[in-house]
This record gives sequence, C-alpha cells and structure tokens, in this order.
Amino acid sequence: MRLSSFFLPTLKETPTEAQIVSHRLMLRAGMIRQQSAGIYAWLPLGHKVLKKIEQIVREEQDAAGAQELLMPTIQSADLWKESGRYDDYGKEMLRITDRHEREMLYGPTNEEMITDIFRTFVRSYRQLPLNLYHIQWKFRDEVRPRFGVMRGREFLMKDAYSFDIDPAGARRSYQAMFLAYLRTFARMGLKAIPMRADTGPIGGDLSHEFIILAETGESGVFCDKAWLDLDVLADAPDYKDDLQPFFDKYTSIYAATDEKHDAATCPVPAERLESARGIEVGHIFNFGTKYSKPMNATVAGPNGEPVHVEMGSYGIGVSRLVAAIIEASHDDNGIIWPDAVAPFNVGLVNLKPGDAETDRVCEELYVKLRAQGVEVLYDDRDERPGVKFADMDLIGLPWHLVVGPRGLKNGVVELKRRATGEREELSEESALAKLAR
RNA sequence: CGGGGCGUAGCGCAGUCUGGUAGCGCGCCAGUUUUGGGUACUGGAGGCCCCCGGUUCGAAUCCGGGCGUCCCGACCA
Repeated sequence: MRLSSFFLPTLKETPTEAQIVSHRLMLRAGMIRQQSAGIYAWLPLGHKVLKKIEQIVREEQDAAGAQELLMPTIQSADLWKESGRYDDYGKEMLRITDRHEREMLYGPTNEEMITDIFRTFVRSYRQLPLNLYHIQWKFRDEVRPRFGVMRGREFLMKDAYSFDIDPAGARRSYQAMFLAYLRTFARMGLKAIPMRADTGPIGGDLSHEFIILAETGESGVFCDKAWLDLDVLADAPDYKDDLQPFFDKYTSIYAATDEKHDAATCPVPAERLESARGIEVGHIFNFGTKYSKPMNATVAGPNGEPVHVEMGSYGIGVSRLVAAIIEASHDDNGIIWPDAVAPFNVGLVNLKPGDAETDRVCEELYVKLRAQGVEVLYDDRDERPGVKFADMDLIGLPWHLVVGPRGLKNGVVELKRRATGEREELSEESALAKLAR
C-alpha cells in the first residue's frame, strides 16, 4: 500500500477526551473514530489490526476443534424470557422494539441463541462433544463507557460454546479452551495469565479470567515470577492428548488479582512474587446445565434417555485486545506492534521522492518485498523526513526500511527495528533477505 | 445511577465574568524555501459559536429548558 493513497488520518495533537495511552495512540494513529459514547468506527489501519487479531483467534479456535458459525446481532426477546435472563440482565441490555411492536434486543452475549440452535439440531450424545463459536459484535449499554475501545458499549467478541454429555466431557472441553487461550495470547506476543474467577451473572462453578500484563493495566495482579519465564507455545501439548497434566501445571502456579490476593496467606515467598498491572482479555466458564435445563436442551444418552447437556462458554474481547496490546507495547513515540498483529510488516520510507535513484530503489524494494509475501506500507509522500519518521514511529510497524540519497551513495539502505530502535545499514539484497518471511 | 467539568474552524484552545464586526496555534490549499527526526516565510480557504425558547436596539456572552460528551465514584469483556 502506498501511503500517498492510504486513508490514514494521523493527528499531531492528542484529543482531550482520551485519557489512557492506548486510546490516545489509536486516535492519533488514525485507527478509530468515535461515533457515539463507547461506539467506534474502525478506520483502515485499525481495521487491519482487528482482522489480524481475529484471524489468530480463529486459527486457534479451529485448532482446538471448535467450529465457526455466525449468529445475528439482533435477537428476539423470547429466548431470553425462556432462560429467565430477560428480566435479570437489566439496563445493560439494549432493548429494541420493531415495527410490529415485537420485543428485540441487541445481543450482549449468545448463550440462549446457541442453545436454541443446539436443541433444534442435535439429538444424540454421539454428536458430542461439540464446540461452536462466532466472532460477532456485541452491545452492552455500559453506564459509563470509557478508555476508548477498551471499554466501549459496542465491541467485537469471540464467543465459543461447548456441549458435552457429562461433566467429565465438559471438563475436557474447558481444558481445551484453556490451552487454546494461552496459545492465542502468546501468539500475539502477550503474556497472559489465567486466574481463577468469580462466575458472575453467567453462573457456573469453574471459571478463569485471562489477564495480560501491561504497565498501564486497569487492575493490580500478583503472581509467581515463574509465569514470566513460561513459554506456552513450546510447552503446549497436543489436543488429542490428556490435557489434565498441562492444566494442573498452569493452574497451580500462583496468580491472583489484587482483590483476591492476601499477603498474609500468599503461598509464594516475597522474593518470587511479582506485582504487576493487568487487563482482562478473556474469560472462560463452565456452567453445567444452567441453560440446557430451562431451555430444555437434551440429547439421547447411551441408554436412550434424554440428558441435559453440560455447557461452557468462552469469550475473548477481540476489539479490546487491540487496545490491550497497545497498552502492553508502546513508547513515547507511539505504538510498537508485535509482528503477529502488525497492520503491515514493513514501513518503507522514501526520504526524497523525486530523486531518481531513491525512487527507483524504493519501487524495486516495494515490488520485491510484496513478491516475498511481506506486507509493506510505502511512504511515498512528498513530506519532510521528520514527518515521515514521526508517523512511522506513531503507527508502530515492526520494521522501518529507510531509503535516501545519502545511504544510496554508499550502496546501503537503513533497516530499523521499531521495538528496540536498533538500526543497521545494509545492502538492498541483505535487507530483502532479512525481511523475507 | 449519584457528583463535577466541558460543547467556539478538521484538532488543541482563547474570547463568556463586564452583551457591540468571531480570534490564536496546529492541520488543510497555493507559492517560495528547506532536504536524514514534525523547516521557515507569504498568501488563501474553512464557523447555524451544540439545539430550542426568552431578555435586549443588539446574544458565543445574560436567563430557562433540552441534547451531547468527558472525568470521579458505584458497575462491567
């Protein structure tokens, strides 16, 4: 993509409404535009990141055996009356009346609907286990939306729902999602720590929150320093194997939010205790038959008798993750995207458009990089070098490939790693080799 | 849902107290200049001063009502 034609409305000044760093940077980097309190339009750069995150979530859900479908954002109130939540959910649920005076709602979650789909089509325990998920916009009418997309009213969420014939099966489903979540966040370059959680209004008896560490996080967390050295991707078992040992290992290492942490009873000695800030980005629940009973979702068991299915639900805040990643990865100059979620891999900076040799080398690099499968944002604008460097740092692409007459005179281009600020002068060929995927 | 703040050019703000031709910086457009970290100068475009009503010869400014938005608290992925 050529920056001269890319829709990227960056801001030099910070809008006053933005209080936290991710919100400020998302506005300044031209990623989002607020349309109403807690409701945002995603501009091209933000949209690209959102899609990258969504895709990693999708791949890990698929790998764990979940299947994607897509349910609507607007739901009928009837299903919610059946589960009893229509009255329980309160003002957070946005209620809508259609032209026929029918009660509708903009879904804050989908347990009822997925249970309805399940009970319509699944008749036998032989069709289990089953895990269905979708990635869809949700709406919760927060009293006080804030912090940009971190706590908006409209948000993109992946929610998965598991169905099993018995509690043992439900536990396996839960463990598979537990593993999938650790892998998902690790792939995004995040350190995510599962913490035992209250089950809240959704109910159930087994639940973990996944908290990623970020200096500017909303809540305080305490954990064993052992967490910091764990490499989940290297450690992860195969989904076909027994996941219990892995689950036991990861649930036994101490971690607690500050509400639950008690210095007096903490099993971790002070020198091994890490105190940090964190942001919740995922939450998983096992809630047994909470919905299958009132909504009568049964399958025929091995002896032919109907059995209420055991369910669980598993959420990841996809749009929140965009902000959470920025909270965890930025500096004074702007965003620092982890490679896996960066909107482009490389920012190619032409320091002197109009200079024949500089233009020629840039065009060549632009073509060759893309041929190598590298996503490139080519800054071909007629702007001052300072403007280009500042914008490139702000939008945080992982690699900056800087081409100017001064370097070309010596046959070199400059490659900068955004995260470390490390710069290296090298030949065009070596730069291409280094950036090859 | 309690308490507070703010709505003036795309963004950041002054002007409101004390009513009298609507301003500044950044950005944008044209030109000159500059050329490896947001350059300098010249010229220009751009405003239902949040909305409705009232007071007044005259309202961005005073009064009443509404809406939007942000912050603190309680609540939440």
